[in-house]
Amino acid sequence: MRRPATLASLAAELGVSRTTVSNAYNRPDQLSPELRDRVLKTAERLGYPGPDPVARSLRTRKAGAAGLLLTENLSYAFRDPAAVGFLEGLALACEDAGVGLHLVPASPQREDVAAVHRAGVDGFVVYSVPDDDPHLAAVMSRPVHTVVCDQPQLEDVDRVGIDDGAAITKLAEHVLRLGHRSVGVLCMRLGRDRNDNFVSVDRQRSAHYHVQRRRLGALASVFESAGVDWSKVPVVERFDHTSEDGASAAAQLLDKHPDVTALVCTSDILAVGALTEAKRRGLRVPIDLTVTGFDGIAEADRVELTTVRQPIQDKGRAAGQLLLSAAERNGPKLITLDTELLIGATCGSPRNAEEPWFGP
Amino acid sequence: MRRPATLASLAAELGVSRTTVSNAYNRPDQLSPELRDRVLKTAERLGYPGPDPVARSLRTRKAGAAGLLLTENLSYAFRDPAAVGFLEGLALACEDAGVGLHLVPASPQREDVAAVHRAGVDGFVVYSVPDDDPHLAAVMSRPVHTVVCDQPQLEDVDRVGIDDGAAITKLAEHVLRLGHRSVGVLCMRLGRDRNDNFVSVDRQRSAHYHVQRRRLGALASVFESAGVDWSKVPVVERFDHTSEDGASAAAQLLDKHPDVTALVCTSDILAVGALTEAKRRGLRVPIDLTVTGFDGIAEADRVELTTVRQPIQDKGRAAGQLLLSAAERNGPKLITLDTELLIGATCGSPRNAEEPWFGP
DNA sequence: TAGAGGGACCGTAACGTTTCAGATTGTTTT
DNA sequence: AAAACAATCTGAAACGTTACGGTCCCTCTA
Repeated sequence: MRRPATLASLAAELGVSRTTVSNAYNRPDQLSPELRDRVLKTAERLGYPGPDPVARSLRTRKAGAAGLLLTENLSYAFRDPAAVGFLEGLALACEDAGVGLHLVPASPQREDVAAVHRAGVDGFVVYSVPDDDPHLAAVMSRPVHTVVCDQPQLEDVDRVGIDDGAAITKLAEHVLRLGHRSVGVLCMRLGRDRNDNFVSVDRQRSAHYHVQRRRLGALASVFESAGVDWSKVPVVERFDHTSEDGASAAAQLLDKHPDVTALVCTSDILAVGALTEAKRRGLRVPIDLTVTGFDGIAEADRVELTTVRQPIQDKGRAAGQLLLSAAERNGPKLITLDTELLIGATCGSPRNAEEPWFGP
Repeated sequence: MRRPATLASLAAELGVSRTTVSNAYNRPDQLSPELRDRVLKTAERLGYPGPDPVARSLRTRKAGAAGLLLTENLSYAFRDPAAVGFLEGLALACEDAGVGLHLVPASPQREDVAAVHRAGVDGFVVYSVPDDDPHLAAVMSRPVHTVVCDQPQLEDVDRVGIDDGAAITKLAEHVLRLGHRSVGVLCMRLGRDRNDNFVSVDRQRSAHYHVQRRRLGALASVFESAGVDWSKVPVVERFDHTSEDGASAAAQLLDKHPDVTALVCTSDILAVGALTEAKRRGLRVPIDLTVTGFDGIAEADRVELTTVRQPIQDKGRAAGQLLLSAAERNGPKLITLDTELLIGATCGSPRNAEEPWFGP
């Protein structure tokens, strides 16, 4: 018995068919308790660890796992509270269904798409990757069910998301109503190339991150409607997503445009950094500077940030449920979750308030 | 072509052998560029998505994934900062190696061990599960490499951990040196059964969570050495691990033993909760009450908790590297990481300080 | 006692791939 | 001109399992 025992060798040893051994493990009702017991006993004696999961997967065409594509250093996913929330929700759904969660190693730097092809999963959840990412293309080429999240509608693919445009519009209207006309924007990365700098309107329009493109687009149109020339609005981008980056982005923006009275950030993390930078400069929030975020993470609550709360955990769970539901597939399913404007303590009227947008 | 294309059908269509098609994907140097191109073109035409990962795994006996067993609601793993840190480190190691991270759905309630058997992975990392957990047994029965973390030494199994005893001893000596003799302890769950209550010395000794057993044991011996009767020291256990539970545990303990001057907690989360409860009661920390934690999470830093910092992220990474290193297997490998006593602002001398343990 | 019914088990055919030891060329070396 | 070589491609044998459609035999019913 040099080579590890297999179902076949076990069957041979017992003098029964492979089917019977298989049934001993998978369909106990298909054989007599005595025989089953004998099978299990012999298995233990021979050191047979039970049916090989990979061989079983090949035969049953079920891997018992959901794949998650992040296209970001995996470790980053655990550092960003929003990503953690999403993961939590997704894990919840997987757990309920009794399937594993397979995190695909897809660093943005490494163009190596092989990991996507190597993943033995029953489907993929794709969370916030740029629309031109080769990993995304690789996932789409796999013949398995896929759910995208915070992603533009792809042909015939399930999707979970929020109405980013509507959400940030409400926020912007709040800022406008307070009288701000001289605003700046901090946003997350817009493409796979690093651009820790001001962003042209062109780059905004052609951003490869759907969520960011959507939010910037909505901001542009609502501010334009209020008479603000969007092409004059400074927008600063950061590739990495930490509060330090938020702080440095705020610094970069305020250095060049000390006149802005409000900083609209496309994420809470960036906004928290902006708050830090404001304090460093001796700017009082919200008296001297208004700051807003997006997401509704715990930290935002702690600093009383005015922001948009999105049900990030529900998003993960919805994505998981969508993926795992054996629902009949007639057309792609779309789920749009609700958001909520959270008024904190970081917004106020600008010091030399202009005419309010709406009447008194 | 009703059924999805396979490597074989593609080979048939092309009039070449399966080997050649396989080589086109896996060993481009083994066939002429022209033929390879023809293969890939035809694959696209027939909608062949490339070699099936499961079939490949079966043949190569490599799944390209590391399993993680947590035996806790997966979602919990994303809520506890320590667990998140561990995951982050583990994910880092997996990413470096280009392998996936397969989170095994193993709720403590569900006794369903099948998920462990179903997981197509090359090895397991087991993080802080009770030593009598059936999931752990299931993992051990699988013929794959396993690394345990925060776990007692298992026969012939790699292990990553810290010296919990030494670490908490340093902490306890600090508390003793300040003069405390009347202490209470808050600890995490000691077994798979829920016991949100005081803990007998017996239950402490037979705790199934290695880390907790170790820490309590070390506390017992260091306090005994200092002349404290450990059997009189109140220890309160909490099954769930949130700061709310820490608060309620502190309340339960202080209600019954209002005389304690120091609360030693076996985790930062519990300690943070204890701080909240102390404040609620109008107890000034550290004047009226000394509180200590364990772990060194970010929140601990924020509240200036005196605690033991353990390199939680390194732990995850070390576990991953150990699992994935193809090192020759001569005897189990053991890695013990360093810890550091972090003096915060939550420790002081008791109001009616007794004779200090050490000289002046 | 014939026939129906059902429990227990079996044989064969996949599942889709990689691997290994050749076979077949055309090209160079001696 | 024979021998050696490299480049390219092939055939058959695994890898370990489960699905499917049986067979066999015993018991129950009428």
